[in-house]
Amino acid sequence: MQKIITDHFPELDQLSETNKKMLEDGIQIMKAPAGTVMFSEGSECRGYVMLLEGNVRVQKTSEDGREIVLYRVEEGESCIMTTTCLISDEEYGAEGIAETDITVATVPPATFNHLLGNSVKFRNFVFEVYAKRMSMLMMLVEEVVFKKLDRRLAQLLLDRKDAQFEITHQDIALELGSVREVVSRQLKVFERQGLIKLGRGLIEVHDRSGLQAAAD
Amino acid sequence: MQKIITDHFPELDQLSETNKKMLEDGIQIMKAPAGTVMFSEGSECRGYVMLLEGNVRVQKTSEDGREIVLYRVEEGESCIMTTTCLISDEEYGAEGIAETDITVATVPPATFNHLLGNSVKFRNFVFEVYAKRMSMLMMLVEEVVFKKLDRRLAQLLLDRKDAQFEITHQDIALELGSVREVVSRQLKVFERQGLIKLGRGLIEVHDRSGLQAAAD
DNA sequence: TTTCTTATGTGACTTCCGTCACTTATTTTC
DNA sequence: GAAAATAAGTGACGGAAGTCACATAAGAAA
Repeated sequence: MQKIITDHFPELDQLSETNKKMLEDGIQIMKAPAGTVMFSEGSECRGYVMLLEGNVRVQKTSEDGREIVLYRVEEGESCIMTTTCLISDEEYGAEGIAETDITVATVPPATFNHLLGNSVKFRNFVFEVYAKRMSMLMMLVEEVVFKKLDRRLAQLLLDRKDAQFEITHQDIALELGSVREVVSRQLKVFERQGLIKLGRGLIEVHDRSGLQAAAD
Repeated sequence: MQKIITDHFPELDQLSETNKKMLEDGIQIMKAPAGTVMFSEGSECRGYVMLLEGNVRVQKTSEDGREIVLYRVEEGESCIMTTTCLISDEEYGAEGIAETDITVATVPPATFNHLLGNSVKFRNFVFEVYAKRMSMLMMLVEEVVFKKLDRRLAQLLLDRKDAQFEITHQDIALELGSVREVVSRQLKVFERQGLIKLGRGLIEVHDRSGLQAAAD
């Protein structure tokens, strides 16, 4: 038996052998290059999508072209957007874009429904992804409403665990739903405070605890 | 057989007789007065909660006391917050408060799980509530990030379908995650434009299409 | 009626943040 | 290596919205 799914989704290793087999046998593996639009307003979907490799950015775009990232689907997670349109016919206006080259496993609707009905574990897995997204979205609302940009920016820098990473000010702005100039200025402030060091398309984090203080 | 649930949740009338009976027999009906805190940070729950009468406001409070309403659970809907903590153990930091006197039906965990496994209709019902909340939260993020307060305020006034209704400026501010003074000022602008008429704790909508224009 | 409480009106000020308009570096590409 | 594209730095400005400080005003309670 293949072990594609359980290799990437350890939680699902607890499924019964029958259910695991059904899942592994039913899935269809697909690869897509970075930049692929996985879903956008009014797209349809043909199965339950689980992300094996890479990550997908889910974002909203405003009328005047500004963007904000709602959340990211990481390796080992499933895409609730496609789940949603699989189960209900709720409309949504978000866009999903592969940030890296990705590999996804698609579970056919019939298999998905069968597993939902027959496996408590699988059901819980699906629900947990939903629950997690809900919490994240609620946190996002809170941050966006109550927190100033400097704090959100500091948090964003901390969320990248690495001591240095490549990103443009423009991309940070899109991520936060702001504009480049504001981000550039605030980054410069952090640099003058010795928290980070700026390069072209590159940020080095020098003082994590200082950034943490700025985020709180 | 009782028909408490199906009277309030028409979608669930399509369940098989067996499942309907199980649902109706298992539920426990409870009433609570307006103002009751249904859940808050770190509260536990003992079942799947369905709202028969009244409505519950779900909100987030910031460190400095400002609030924003995330969404409302209306009559005929279920509370995904309690569902979430029933299924996963995801932490959440939102608070649910009864805005009116309410009547809720609580489905015991065992019944809930049984129905999830045995009824596609019931499962879809549960998922659809989730999907709906997700969309609403995503829309809220979009509004909060990209829309100015005047537009959100106009929309709030339109969302109250009535030509006049009782609400204080303070409550509107909490609803939008803003402060009273800002709301008062903008309401005055609308009044000067002839769109509304202000009274003490009262707003009369005079020109819905004008408000609609202000919201777009 | 008087007094309290709650709701609203407003001016003055500040700060954050988005917009515009350029400039100055780096890289790429021809 | 010159030209073009991309990234970043910055000053100037304006408007939106939060803060502070009172002034009314309308009900409720005593």
